[in-house]
Amino acid sequence: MKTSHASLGRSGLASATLRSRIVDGTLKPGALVAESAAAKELGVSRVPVREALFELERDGLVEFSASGRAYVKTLSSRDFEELYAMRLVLEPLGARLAASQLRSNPSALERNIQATREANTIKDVTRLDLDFHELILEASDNSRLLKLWRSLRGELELWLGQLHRKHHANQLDTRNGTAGAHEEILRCFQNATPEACEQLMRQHVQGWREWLPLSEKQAIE
Amino acid sequence: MKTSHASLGRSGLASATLRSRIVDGTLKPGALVAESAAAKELGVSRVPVREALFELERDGLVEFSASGRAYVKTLSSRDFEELYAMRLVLEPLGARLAASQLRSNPSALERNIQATREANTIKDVTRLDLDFHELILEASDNSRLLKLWRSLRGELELWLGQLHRKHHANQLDTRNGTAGAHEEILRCFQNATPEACEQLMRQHVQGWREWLPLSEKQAIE
DNA sequence: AAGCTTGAAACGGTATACCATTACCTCCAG
DNA sequence: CTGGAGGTAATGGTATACCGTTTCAAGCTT
Repeated sequence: MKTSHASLGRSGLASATLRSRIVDGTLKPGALVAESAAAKELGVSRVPVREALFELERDGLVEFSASGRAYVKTLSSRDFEELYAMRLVLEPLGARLAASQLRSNPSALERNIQATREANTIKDVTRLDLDFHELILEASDNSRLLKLWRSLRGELELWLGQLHRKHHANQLDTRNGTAGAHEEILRCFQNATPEACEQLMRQHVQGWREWLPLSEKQAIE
Repeated sequence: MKTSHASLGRSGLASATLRSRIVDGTLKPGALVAESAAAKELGVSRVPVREALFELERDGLVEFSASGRAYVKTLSSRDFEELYAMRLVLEPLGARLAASQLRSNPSALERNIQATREANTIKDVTRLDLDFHELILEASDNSRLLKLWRSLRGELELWLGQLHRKHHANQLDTRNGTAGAHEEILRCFQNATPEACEQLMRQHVQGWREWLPLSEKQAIE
C-alpha cells in the first residue's frame, strides 16, 4: 500500500492535499473539484484522485452532482444544527463509556489541554478541540461510535473553518475558554461518576450549540 | 452516471451483486474478495469492482487488510453490542424528530406493516423490519441522522443474516412479533407525544438488544 | 519432522487510453 | 437585448497495461 520512497501512497497524498485545501478555504465552497485538473496539478493520474474524492465525499467535504462531478460542500446553519444534534447524542454516550478508562489513564487528555493552552492560531485551537473530543470517543472502546464521530469530523472542521474565516475574532477567548472547559471535563472524569461525565458532556456540547450561531450573527452585523 | 441501457452503472452493479452475495452468505465471513476474480466473474474491469469494494467497506460489509486485500467481515457478539448501542441513541432521537411528520403522513409505515404481515421468508421480514426503521429516520428530516443509520444498516443485515442462517427457527413468530411491535409504534405516532414515541422506540430497540443474544444462545444448544 | 528459504503466481496500486455524456459558450433568430 | 439551439471542449466512467509487493507452497536445511 505504501510507495517506496514516501510514507503515503499517492491516493493518500491526493486525499490529504485536497482535504487541507478545502478546510483552509483555498478551495471555496461550491467550487468544482475536477479529476483531471487535480490529477495534473498533483502530478498523479486520475485514478488516485478519484479514490480520494470518494473518501472526501464519505467525510462530507465534497458532494457529487447527478453527473458525477465533485463540488466543495457548502454548509448552512441547518447543517450546523444537524451536526450538533448528532454530537449531542454521540458524545455524552462516549463520555459515559470512556469514563473508567480515562479515570485511570488521563495523560492523553492532559497533553491535549496543555497543547491547547500553548496554541497560537484559531486553526490549531480548533484542531486540538476536535482532537480532545476524539480522544474521548477513542477511549469509549466502541469502534462504531468512533467511526460515526469521525464521519462527522470533516464537516465540523469545514464549518468551523468557514466560521473563523468570516470573522477572525477573540482568538484568545476561544483558546482559554476551550482549555478551561476541557479542564473541567477532565476533572469530572477523575472525580465523578460516568453518569455525571455524560451529563457534563451534554451541557458542554449544548453550550457550543447555542453559542456558535450567536457568534455567527455577531459576525454578520 | 448511468449507462445507456441499464438503470445501474457497472460500479453499482458490482456493488449490488457483491453486497447480496455477502448478506446471503454465498461469500462466507473471512473470505477473500479479490478484485481480479470478482471482475472476471462479473464481466467488468477491476476499476468498478475496486470502487464497489470501497463502498462495501464504508458499509461495514468488508474490511481491508494492511496489504489492501478485502475480506468479508466477521461479526462477533461484541459487534452486535456496539451496533445496538448506536441504535439505542440514534433511533429514539429519530422517532422524536419524525413524530409530527409521521402523525400527518403515516401511509408509508402502514404499507410496510402490511407487507410484513404478508412476508413469507425470514429474509423478507428482516429487510422490511430494517425498512420500517429507516422510514422513520427518513421522516426525521435530519440527513446526518439518516446517513449514520445507513452506515450501520449493512452490518445489521449481515449480522441478522448470519443469525438466521445458524438457526432458522420461529419464522412466523418473528414475522408476527415484528408486525405487532411496529403496529404499536405506529399507533404511538398517531396518538402520543414525540417524547412518548422516543421512549417507546428506546424500549423497542432495547427489547431486541436483549432478545437477540438469547436467541443465539438458544441456537447453540 | 520441524523450520527456514526461495521462487513463482496472484494481487493491488497506478498510469494511460477510449468513449459516451455533460456543461458551457457562441451564434443566430426573435 | 433576450432566449434558445447547436457545436465544441472538457469531464467522468471504464477497460487495458505495467510494476512493485505480498502470499503461499514446494523444496531444502538442520
